[in-house]
Amino acid sequence: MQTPASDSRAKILDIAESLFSRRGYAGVGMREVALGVGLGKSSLFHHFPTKLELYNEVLARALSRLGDSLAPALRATLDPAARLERLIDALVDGLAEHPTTARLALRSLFEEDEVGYDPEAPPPYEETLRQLIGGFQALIAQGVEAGVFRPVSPGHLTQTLIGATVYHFASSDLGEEILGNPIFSADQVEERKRELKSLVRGGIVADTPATDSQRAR
Amino acid sequence: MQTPASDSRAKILDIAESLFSRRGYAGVGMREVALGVGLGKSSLFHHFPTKLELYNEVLARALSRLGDSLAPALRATLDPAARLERLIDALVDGLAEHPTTARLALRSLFEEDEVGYDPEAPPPYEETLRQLIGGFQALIAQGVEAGVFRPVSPGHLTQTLIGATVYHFASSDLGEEILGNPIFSADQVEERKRELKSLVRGGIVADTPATDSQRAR
DNA sequence: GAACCTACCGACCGATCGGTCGGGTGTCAA
DNA sequence: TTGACACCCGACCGATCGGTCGGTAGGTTC
Repeated sequence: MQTPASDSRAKILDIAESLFSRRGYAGVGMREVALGVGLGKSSLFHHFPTKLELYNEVLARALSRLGDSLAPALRATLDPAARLERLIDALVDGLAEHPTTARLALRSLFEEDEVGYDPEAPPPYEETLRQLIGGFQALIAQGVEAGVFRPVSPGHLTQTLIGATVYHFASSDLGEEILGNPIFSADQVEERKRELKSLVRGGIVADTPATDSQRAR
Repeated sequence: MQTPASDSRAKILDIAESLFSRRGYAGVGMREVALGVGLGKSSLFHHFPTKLELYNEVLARALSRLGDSLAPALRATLDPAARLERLIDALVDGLAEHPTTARLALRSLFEEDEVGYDPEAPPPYEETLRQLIGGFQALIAQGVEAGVFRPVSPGHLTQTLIGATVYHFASSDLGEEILGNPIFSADQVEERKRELKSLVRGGIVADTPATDSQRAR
């Protein structure tokens, strides 16, 4: 309950996060996690009843962390165009903060059945995920309805933005090789924001008057 | 050597492809593959020496299949803008053809170390992958240099396009829920092409005179 | 009919999987 | 002093992992 107690627990979550993000649920063993933490394997089961619950908690923590960095942008009272740009900034920043986040998010988005979930018992982090996506989609739909966006499909554009951000920060050495620079370096992160926003600005926003909300946060 | 021989081999590849695409390398056992094929487990090792070689062959086949559908678009003698649109059409079609392709490609792009590859022995499909990506990047760089594209970063735009296509067709039920329609249905595939090309057309191409290469192929 | 080949199989191997169990140690409250 | 509890451990469990082995059935070739 006290500090040293939750110390081990947090460390387990940290190690497990880094391992799961790289090799997925099935690719990581509890022995490996324990070794990384510096505990005996059986001690892990003192903090987490099963491997699956450990995995769920890792994902839930990562996704809610990501959600926290998006919340201000989603709540901001700006016109849809400015809010979308700010959302992109926040998403890129959120994904760039921990190299594990994008990979975990990507896994949660396309792996649903790597882990054998009971069809009637959706994973506990799914609600968080659904809210994040819903926020994107609502914002886009709003912008389209207001006429400030071209009449795009909110669903498709949401998919595009997720793919363009989450995939980018999840891609491995090979993706890094494409850019020629380390993906997570500060200037490449900034460049990523610029590229995405310029793509959106030229392709989505209806009128050209530069909505100058460049610096968000 | 004769027809009935390669019959089993192809069936193994098919079953393994569908399983690996859903649950990844570590999440699939040879027993499960054998059961799906309708053979004994030990018979698999008659056709493929190890699990890893089976996996590599599955990936190589899927990626070269994808490469084949992109090749005409990459070789076409058109201006960069028209060629890029045609490439998007081909990529979307190629990914939509088999539901397994996008997931396998995505895994190959961000999982590199799910399988424990010898650092000095890159997986045999990597070359194929590198060529596909290189084709994209070269085309974009060419367009930028010719001034027909805005001065985007070829690396970043490549990442964006891969994310926007591969991720989209790899996303599971949850991604499907976003659109409200089945991702692989013919009209949703067409819509995907339209959305992506309109995004590119508005955001990448420098001048607005409609480069009307709508129908490629 | 002997020799050889491909395709397939069940039985088995050592290793590792997730998870359990009994017990040890330290801390804190009664 | 005596629980009670959190934390941790090594030893162990049945199940499953990738992979091997010896052998069988059928088809060709000489």
